[in-house]
Amino acid sequence: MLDKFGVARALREIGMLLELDGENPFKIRAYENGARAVEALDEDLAALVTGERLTDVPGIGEALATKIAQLHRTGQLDLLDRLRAKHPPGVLELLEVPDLGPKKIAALQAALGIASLADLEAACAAGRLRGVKGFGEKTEQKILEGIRRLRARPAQRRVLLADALELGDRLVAHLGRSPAALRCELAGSARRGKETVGDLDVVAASGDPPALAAHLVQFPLVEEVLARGDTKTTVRLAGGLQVDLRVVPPEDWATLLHHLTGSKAHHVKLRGIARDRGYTLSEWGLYRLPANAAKGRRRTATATSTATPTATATATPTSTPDADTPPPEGSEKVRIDSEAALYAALGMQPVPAELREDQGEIEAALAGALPEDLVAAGDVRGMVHCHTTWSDGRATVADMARAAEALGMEYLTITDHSRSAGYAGGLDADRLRRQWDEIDRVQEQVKVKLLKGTEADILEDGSLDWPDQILERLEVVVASIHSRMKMDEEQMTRRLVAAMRQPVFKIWGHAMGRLLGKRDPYRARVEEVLDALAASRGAIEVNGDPERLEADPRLLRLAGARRIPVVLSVDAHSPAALGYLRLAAITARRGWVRRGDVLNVRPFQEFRAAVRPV
DNA sequence: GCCGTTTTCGGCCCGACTGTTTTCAGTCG
Repeated sequence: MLDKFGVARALREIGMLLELDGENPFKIRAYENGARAVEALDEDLAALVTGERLTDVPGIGEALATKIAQLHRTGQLDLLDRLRAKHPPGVLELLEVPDLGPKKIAALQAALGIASLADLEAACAAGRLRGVKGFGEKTEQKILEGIRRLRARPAQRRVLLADALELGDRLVAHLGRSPAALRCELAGSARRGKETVGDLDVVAASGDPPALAAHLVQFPLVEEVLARGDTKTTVRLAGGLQVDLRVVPPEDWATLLHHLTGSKAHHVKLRGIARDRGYTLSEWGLYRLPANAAKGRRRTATATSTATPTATATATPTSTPDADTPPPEGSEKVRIDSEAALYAALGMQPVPAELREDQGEIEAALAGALPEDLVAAGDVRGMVHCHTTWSDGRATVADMARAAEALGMEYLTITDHSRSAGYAGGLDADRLRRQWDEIDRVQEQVKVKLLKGTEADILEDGSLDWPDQILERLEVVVASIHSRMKMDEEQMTRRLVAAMRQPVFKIWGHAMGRLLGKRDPYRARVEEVLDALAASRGAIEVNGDPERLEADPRLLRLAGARRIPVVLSVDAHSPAALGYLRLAAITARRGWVRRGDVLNVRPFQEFRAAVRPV
């Protein structure tokens, strides 16, 4: 019995082992795609298996459906067992070594019998690699260094989005100070707003790429230059984060920015669409293929005539590209001066960066069904979910109020912890009343409207951590789980549903309670919980705390399908943390949250009416 | 392996960089 994540892991392992077997790369990709598809399932895997509807899922055909069903039911699969038996158990970790791929591993296995990281290290140290065809001294050194680094760093260290964005902003500012920089921007998964980031991708337009690359190397945090080519430079920063800088002439800016924003899956699908419509797409731009260069794909010729870009005037053929770019022979470059123009040329709505994950956005954009009014940080009029020195915040009510006011906010909710959150200085009824007095006093000194609220613990039985007569006097209640997070799925589901059925339940805080890299979400049947939330007309919080970024975008899309309203929150314990709004907004956008679905973009009176616990 | 408004076969994204090769294969994103 495996859940969908277990099944996905098994499929990935099969893919990797097949790779070591030298299998057809497209078959390997099919397993990877299958793993992604299973992971991304909205519907219960068990239901799909029982209903024999797995093949309805794009990327899953007959063969994979059978294997997935067996993995799900029994946790075991003959193919996987055979592959595991064929390859020594230590061989998969070899794929983790930088610059070492399946081909080289196979060669080393054949020539030297290397079957583990330890074998490899010993062979390098003894200088035996350089004897193998295709390997030299440099490769040997590089691999040794790679092993050392692999051992030194904690497994798969990724940085939090907040840190990546801060570092990225500094890098872009640094590059912008070079006279060689015409434009410069952070791309990659940081631009897509992924909750953790493995490396930074920076794109730049310049008439003098080598000068800009040299300027990058001057960035104070650069520790090592890993690669340096005509258009691409890779460095490693102190702390281990890798930065790729790509530089192109201004006319290729838009397609390069698009190329480096990703994700890979989004690009693969997009390029297939380009191909179908008689183009080829790469970071060098969009090229119209000559009519006779159909590459054996019969549909290409007709697709070209029907898919001529008409949406904008930006997609007009220009002269042949520069000599140093690699255009497909006989093709014609299409002028693209923005990412939106690129999508338009392919007959699509523009896809916001945060949505480029191949999670249905391409199909929606082709159908004209993509939301065009995703919420942005600038839409927000009120800061929600703020703590003060009354509980575990580090700033007073007055400090928080002035900070929110300085940011142009119309209102601010003060939501200190409730009594049961003893570790966080939760308030009892008496202290709560004294806090109200202070809020009243501060209100006289500031323009920003202060709302009296609480972050109430959802207790073990689903009740909230205040008597009803207090809850009813509060203006805003964020209800969160802070304890007993290891309940089983059944208990947790009942706890949440019970909580949400109370009329005073208005905002679900810390939805599913993850701590990035530290704690998995608690277990609950999310669809059932969201149904309860929708029925009670409650809202879901998008928490901008860098270590949380709850709710997960996938959960937000399930909420969106139920028309559940959203609150963008900062969960601020200090004035500086009001800046987390940026992270909340980017996370909401990843969940396809539209402006109209967000409560705290509304004016004060409307917001207050919408969240009032009654 | 999957997929299909001309398909059940024959496609399946594309280029930069490195090291080792004397013209390219492997890896990476």
